[in-house]
Amino acid sequence: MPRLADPALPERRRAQILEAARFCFRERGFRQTTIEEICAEARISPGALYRYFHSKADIVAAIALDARAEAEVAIEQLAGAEGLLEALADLAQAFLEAFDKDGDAALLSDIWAEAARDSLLAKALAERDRVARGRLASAIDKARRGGGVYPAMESEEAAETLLTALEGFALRRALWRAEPIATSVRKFRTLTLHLLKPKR
Amino acid sequence: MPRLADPALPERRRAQILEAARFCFRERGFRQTTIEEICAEARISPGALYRYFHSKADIVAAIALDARAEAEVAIEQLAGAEGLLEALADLAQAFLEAFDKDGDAALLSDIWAEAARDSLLAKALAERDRVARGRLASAIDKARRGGGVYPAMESEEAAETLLTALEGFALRRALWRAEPIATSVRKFRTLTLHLLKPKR
DNA sequence: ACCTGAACACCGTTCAAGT
DNA sequence: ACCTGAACACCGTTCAAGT
Repeated sequence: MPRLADPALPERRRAQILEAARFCFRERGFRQTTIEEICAEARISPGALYRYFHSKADIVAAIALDARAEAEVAIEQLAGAEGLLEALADLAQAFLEAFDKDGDAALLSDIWAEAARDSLLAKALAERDRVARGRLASAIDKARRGGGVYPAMESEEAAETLLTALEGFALRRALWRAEPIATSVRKFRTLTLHLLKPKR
Repeated sequence: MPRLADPALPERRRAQILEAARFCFRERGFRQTTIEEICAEARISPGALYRYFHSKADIVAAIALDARAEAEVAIEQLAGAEGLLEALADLAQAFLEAFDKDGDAALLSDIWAEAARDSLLAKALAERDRVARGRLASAIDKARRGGGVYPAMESEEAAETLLTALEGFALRRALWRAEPIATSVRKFRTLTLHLLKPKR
């Protein structure tokens, strides 16, 4: 009998459950997926699942934060990027793709709806957003100092407006998978052009 | 025994149920509101409620379309408006207010999440959006012909981008009731200024 | 320490019975 | 024709019992 349990077990179990949940959510959506299904997929019992997550909502919250983190990798890269406009188009592409692996589109709105009721998740998302906005604002400032762009407004506000619009595009795609990602990216790009006014 | 039942009854019942549901949703949100609570508020039995709505989701859908209709009154007025920029700011104000009567903010994201799974609602919202976009595009065209604005892009695309951003602002407000509506309106207004480039 | 799975509580929906 | 409300089905969560 070991004095300490495997310290990596909890993290492994969480990952195992999250992977199963993501699979099910993509398949059938958040609401139509039952805990029992997640348990079957993760080969674990309901009792065990609840050792690692407080609730079903807690599971979406974890997935939400993961998905954001993935999309935000592109934001990290804004700082070092050569062309701000190019980097922004890449960011849009990454963000739209992160929530477009079929089924995931709806997940984005589930997350939003969940956050509107779960203030912990809302706070976590707000913090992520604050960071992303700050990074984008810095990148804009840097490009402005370098003479690459002549933004139409304060960098902070430009950053916020751009991220707001990007989120808007992503949510529209979640509802109406009408146009290819590239088209949404192009529209976003046109917006950045007119807000950031690059030197020609 | 009447040969015809009161033909206005169905519509009255629906209105009665919707009013009760709106009240409950504002109070506790869509998910936490039970059919039983709506029934109590509407002074009707569950069985009766299901004569008028197919499901709980059907009730949110109806509320969603109502709320949109309300916000879209402002879009109707774009056509006749003198100053396009002013009219757009009014539109933003109306839209943000329509989803800001406390509790309703979360409703906006509930609607979105519901629509992502309910293709009938999604189609209905898409149709509304198509109309709104068309009206806004016409208004932009008219202002352009009148020499009032020099839009940075095709009118259809400008309209779409503006509505997308507006929706984005509304959804952010749903999560983080951080800033006064007037501030969001001002940011939207700044965006319109830079996309529509009014003559000075 | 970790897990199982039956049991519980809750709630959306239906339906037999009433008027 | 319209309604009632008890019953049903389903599912998130808990907990006594196992290893």
